Amino acid sequence: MAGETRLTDRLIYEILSVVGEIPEGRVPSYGQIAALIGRARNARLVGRVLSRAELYGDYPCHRVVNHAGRTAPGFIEQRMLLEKEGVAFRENGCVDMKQFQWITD
DNA sequence: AGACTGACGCGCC
DNA sequence: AGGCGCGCCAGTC
Repeated sequence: MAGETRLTDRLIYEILSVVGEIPEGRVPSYGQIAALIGRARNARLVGRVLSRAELYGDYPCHRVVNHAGRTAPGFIEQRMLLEKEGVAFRENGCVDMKQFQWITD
């Protein structure tokens, strides 16, 4: 790709690279991924990219939740996929971030 | 150009 | 603990 003039092309590459590194049974938040690519304030952009991630290839985007552990709206199989990896959900329908957050630091 | 939108986050209450 | 408001920022109208 010679002339990616759009900032988002690079964002997409960096975000998906990080997503591809998420270990099984771990759940980073959008904000953590944003921080890992040096854009701590762009959590919303991470969500935007992931909402269309299936267009770019096969990535474990089901492992990404928000800071509260809530799964993505409109992504029904996300919970099932996570539970299949051993991620447990709380009564309120959120992932127990204390226990499964990828980067606890 | 200006306003609205959204798979978000954090401080407050 | 859960809900509300405001700040972010690229994309869309």
